[in-house]
Amino acid sequence: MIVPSQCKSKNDKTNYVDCGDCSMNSVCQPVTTTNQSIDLSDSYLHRRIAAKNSDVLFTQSSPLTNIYAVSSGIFKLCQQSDGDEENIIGLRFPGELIGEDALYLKTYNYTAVAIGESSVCKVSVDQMSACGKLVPVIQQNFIELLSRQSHVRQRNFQAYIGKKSADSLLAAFLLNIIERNADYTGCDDAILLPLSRNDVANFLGLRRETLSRVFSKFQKEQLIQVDGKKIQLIEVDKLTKLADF
Amino acid sequence: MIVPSQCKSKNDKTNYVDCGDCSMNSVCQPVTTTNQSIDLSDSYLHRRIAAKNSDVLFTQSSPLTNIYAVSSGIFKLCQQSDGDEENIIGLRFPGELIGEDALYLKTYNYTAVAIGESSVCKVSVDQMSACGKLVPVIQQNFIELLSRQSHVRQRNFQAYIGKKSADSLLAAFLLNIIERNADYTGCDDAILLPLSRNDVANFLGLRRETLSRVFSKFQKEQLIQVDGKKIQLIEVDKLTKLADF
DNA sequence: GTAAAAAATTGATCCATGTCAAATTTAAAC
DNA sequence: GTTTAAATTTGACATGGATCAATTTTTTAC
Repeated sequence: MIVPSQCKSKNDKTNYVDCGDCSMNSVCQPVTTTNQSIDLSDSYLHRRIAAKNSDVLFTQSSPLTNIYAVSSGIFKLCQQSDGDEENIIGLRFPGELIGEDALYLKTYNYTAVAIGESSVCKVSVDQMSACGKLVPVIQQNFIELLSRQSHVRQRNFQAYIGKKSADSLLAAFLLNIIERNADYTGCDDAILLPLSRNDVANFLGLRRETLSRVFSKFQKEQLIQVDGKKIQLIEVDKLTKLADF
Repeated sequence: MIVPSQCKSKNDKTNYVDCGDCSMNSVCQPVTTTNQSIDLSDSYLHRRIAAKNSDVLFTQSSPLTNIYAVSSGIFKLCQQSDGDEENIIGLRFPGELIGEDALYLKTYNYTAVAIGESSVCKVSVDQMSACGKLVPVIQQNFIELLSRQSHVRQRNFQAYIGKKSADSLLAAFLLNIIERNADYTGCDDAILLPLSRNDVANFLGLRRETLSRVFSKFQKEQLIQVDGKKIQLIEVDKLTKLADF
């Protein structure tokens, strides 16, 4: 386990998600009690902690301590299956939460790994809970956070359930990640994806050869344009139809 | 839209999920203010409302008013795709929530339909919110509810993402629904599934013919035993291996 | 920059699932 | 109970993705 070190200051938003678009936003605002001007959020919140490629936020089965919001980069969520192979069971983009699904059982049920240079904001669950008992608005904010996340999860589930063909899976994947990334990048038709084809195929349940063929086909048909790690959507309408199957 | 009528009394638990196992439990407990013995939960909670086959709780795109917990039976969550066909994008079993993912956008994004004789408990979002402002413990309870639901959603997502073979999809489906139903029925290796093969196939993204073949194969290999609507698991270990692919 | 390793692509073949059609079983209407 | 309709199962064939192998491209190490 690598403990990421504190990075740039709270006010430096270069290359980071705009805090207004972050899932953590509701619990990230300054909270002051009626009489005092101390910002309570500082006591449970660590902002913008750097993580480099392959850094691990937490491992599967370890006890819940913090929940995270991605502020830049991408994280993959992995599970070890009985064999030796790793299964990627989720991706998280800037503004999205990691680990909040462990609140119920108090145990993380996947390993969270940084892909490329990334960073997170970290909330100590115990400390926020303690503050929440003193200041009800913190609880209200937390409800907003969980409500939003419920919506995000529903959308992700819908994006993939019932889809089997390689074409519709890749189309759904590209539309999904580019939409999720749009707030961060300001760009709604392209993404710089520092994720190997292997990982994408793993996530979608396809073979890398099959995924490669679909990528090639989509390019040949001028639906997308691939340049190294950059993927640009050309025919969004056609991709949307493919994704809907 | 059919408005379900009130059914059996609050204390009649025959054929209903044990309230202790319900996702709604945390917001369903009697809540009293310090000085008064009025149960606030009665003001935002309607318990055990009957719904018959095909009854609709709410429709896609309508504004959020209530969230529900299934107390008996099964509900399917459907979306209309651009064509005329309906897509089943989720199922809800006793003890599970319906509609809470609409809290963020205040709009339901699927239609919830009862399968067979079912019933729900209903929470008025506005009224609970109003009570929560008066009594902080209601907010705390609501956080517990959302936390648990986040965990349930994560598990559901994991159950299907990255799976493509018909065998592993059906195995994952059977294990998933029987586990989710176990608290209700007390039985962890069988289920009475009043859901057509068509609906199951739709949900899993398989053709009904393919699903039928896999059902036949599982029976021939003595992995399961099917008797009308009743499905019994025989070889749970083998099914688990299949589900993990 | 070059060599070695890793990742990605392409081709050929096989198998699982989709598709279309028909038969059988189950449920509904009377 | 009988008739009719609906749901489910089974068969034959076509197709899409998996598998195995080889090649090309990209990345890493020095």
